[in-house]
Amino acid sequence: MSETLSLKEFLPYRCNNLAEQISVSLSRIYVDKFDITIAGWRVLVTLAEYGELQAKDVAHKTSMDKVRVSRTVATLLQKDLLERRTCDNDSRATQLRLSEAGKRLYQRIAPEALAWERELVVPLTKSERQLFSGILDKLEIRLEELSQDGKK
Amino acid sequence: MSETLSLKEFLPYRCNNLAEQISVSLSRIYVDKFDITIAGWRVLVTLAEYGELQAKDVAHKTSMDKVRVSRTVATLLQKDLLERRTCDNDSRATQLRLSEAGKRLYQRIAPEALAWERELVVPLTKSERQLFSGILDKLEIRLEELSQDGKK
DNA sequence: TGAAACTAGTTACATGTGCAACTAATAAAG
DNA sequence: CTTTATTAGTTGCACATGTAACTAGTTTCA
Repeated sequence: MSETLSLKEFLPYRCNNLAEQISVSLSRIYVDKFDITIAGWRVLVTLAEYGELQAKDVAHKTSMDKVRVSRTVATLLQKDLLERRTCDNDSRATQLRLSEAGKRLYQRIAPEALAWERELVVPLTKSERQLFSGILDKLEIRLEELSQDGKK
Repeated sequence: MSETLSLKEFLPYRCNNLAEQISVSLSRIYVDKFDITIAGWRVLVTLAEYGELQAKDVAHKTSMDKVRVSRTVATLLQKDLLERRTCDNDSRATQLRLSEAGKRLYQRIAPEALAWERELVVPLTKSERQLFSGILDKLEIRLEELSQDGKK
């Protein structure tokens, strides 16, 4: 007789579903109202926060790989939400920043995104919210450790 | 001056990353060692748990849509991990269950998956684990509510 | 009964994304 | 210097997945 496993209690499954549900729900704002993908949103937020960054730094800060960043940036450039110039001291690299239109769009989405987040955590007490955040921290760190091991 | 939003503290982003990291890490077991996709794993677990189910019930229990289930089942059938027969009383529907090979595979993966899960939560105290689970419950319910509102 | 509405499951099309290969530029090593 | 290794960013290919359309079978109800 071996260990039994119930899918609906299996943590990886639950986390996946949670993230999925959140994405679906939030994408009503990004996608339906503002025609921006999640990847695009991440780039927008990151550039709003840091001003000017190279694509590789955007990749790092958004947890996306450089291919995804490259494509997302291409789309955002086409919509004139971003500006790009080649780096002064390294002509391979580019500096990215929000255009005025990009800033305006960000200013419109950000409050709604934050409001949505607040709505999400309504059923959690203050201490539950803190604990949740702390648990996420710990799990992130733990996953980092496990992936190190995995590489052997 | 408007609200500022920091991506790395934004809950949707954090949950997405967590789920992503977990998937990547766990897929070393499913995919690399046993050549099974996450979708395939979900179907396997579900049939191991419930014995025999219709495809639509598998879809429901795995939180996958019927298309994804259909394709996953097709793959698993090709590998002789599943058996399928048309339903007695409804010839549109099919009954699915694990083949002997499917059961054996499940018996090999399940302990590793559970072991991995235990490894993941090592840094959490017992009460943190319970709290985490409870928070996931609440957020799931909340998302359900929000999606109802969304439909208006 | 018999037409209309519904349901189970599959297939077609479009899209997003990861991997590997590529181009162009810079850094390192000899 | 000049050859080699590394890095920034893009592109080609393969594949997974969601939406919508489809097939076939079942239920409703008139």
